Amino acid sequence: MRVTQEEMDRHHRRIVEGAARLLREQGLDNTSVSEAMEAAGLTHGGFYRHFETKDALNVEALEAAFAQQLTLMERHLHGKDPQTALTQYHNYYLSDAHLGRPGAACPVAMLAGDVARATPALKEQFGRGVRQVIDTVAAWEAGTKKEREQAAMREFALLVGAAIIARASDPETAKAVLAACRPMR
Amino acid sequence: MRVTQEEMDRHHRRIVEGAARLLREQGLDNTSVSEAMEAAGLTHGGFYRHFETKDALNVEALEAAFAQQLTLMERHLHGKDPQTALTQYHNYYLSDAHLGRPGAACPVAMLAGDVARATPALKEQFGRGVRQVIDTVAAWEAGTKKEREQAAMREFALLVGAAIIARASDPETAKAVLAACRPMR
DNA sequence: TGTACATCAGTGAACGCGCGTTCACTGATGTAC
DNA sequence: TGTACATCAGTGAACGCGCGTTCACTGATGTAC
Repeated sequence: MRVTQEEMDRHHRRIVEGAARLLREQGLDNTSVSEAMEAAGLTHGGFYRHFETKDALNVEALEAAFAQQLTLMERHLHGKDPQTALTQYHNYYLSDAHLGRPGAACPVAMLAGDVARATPALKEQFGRGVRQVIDTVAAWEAGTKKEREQAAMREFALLVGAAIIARASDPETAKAVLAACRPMR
Repeated sequence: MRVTQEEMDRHHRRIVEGAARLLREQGLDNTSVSEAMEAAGLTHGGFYRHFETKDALNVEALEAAFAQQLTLMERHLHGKDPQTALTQYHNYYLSDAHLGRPGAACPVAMLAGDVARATPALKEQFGRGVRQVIDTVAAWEAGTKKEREQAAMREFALLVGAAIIARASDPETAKAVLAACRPMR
């Protein structure tokens, strides 16, 4: 039966937040509309009162995942000198505390492979998220604006590459790659 | 009707080589048994005379993709001084000539995201492939064996991260990330 | 070397299953008076 | 503020579809004599 506008908004947010977790845990193709609705305590039939297509949910969920990640990053980096902040973030990114909880982890490491074969709309949302992450990291780098941005992209690409290779490999190889990519000294 | 052992072996190789291309182009979940058989000029029904499960094909196809990539790498690096060889490989990896032809590209960049959620058997094959690639790159790095290996892992992780982020982003963001990750000077 | 027969690679129909999406229905919400 | 009614969020059955896998069948291959 019909619910209040307020409750509908709450449902919408719960679907999106649940999907933001499920997508990172299971990937785009292995997360069904039914699962996303169940995670919000609803049934699949009502899905299309909230989203035009499954892809529209994917876009909103990806946006939510990036927002979550940016909040987390700012909490991690807050109030530290640049060198320490970057080193700690680098170590955190490659840690089991981060990579062992895919549902709350960086959407770039968890979903880049899936998004590469997804719709333009989703790629645009992904690009927006990446640029926000880069900007946040760049704020802690040294040099001109362009130098900081490029340094951030290089550092972030290293982290993402190491994380994705590790997640796709057997445990032994994963461990070696993560160790090699941690900051020196 | 039954075919000669020789022809069956030829069919097997054609299925695996076709799958090695299709998997990189379309991903693990978006490539069906029927498609793989069609690409080899056969029909889906005979699949289980060649492979116990779809996953068994994935493992063989991934192995083939890595073998292909290693051959390509050695051709690229052959007969150059270490510094030039690495710089050229680095540039090639992030070029459109490489990333614009997914079916023949590096399986790490094309499939890592998918393999992260696949079976242990596939992850082991992936890990084996990664170690082979790392060993090949390491041969051109400087320092002790361990230093060379770690440098290779860091460089390769950067390449893979940049390639995957670019492929998942809108064209503008992709271009910026690839440019930032190319070797300096 | 020739013959009889068992083997089995490949075919195409069929299986159960889960997917994204649609739909008739329910009944509380929101609105017009 | 109270009443009558239109709206529409949510439900659960149903849709067509493609998937991985199975199976009865065909007929050339490989083997035993």
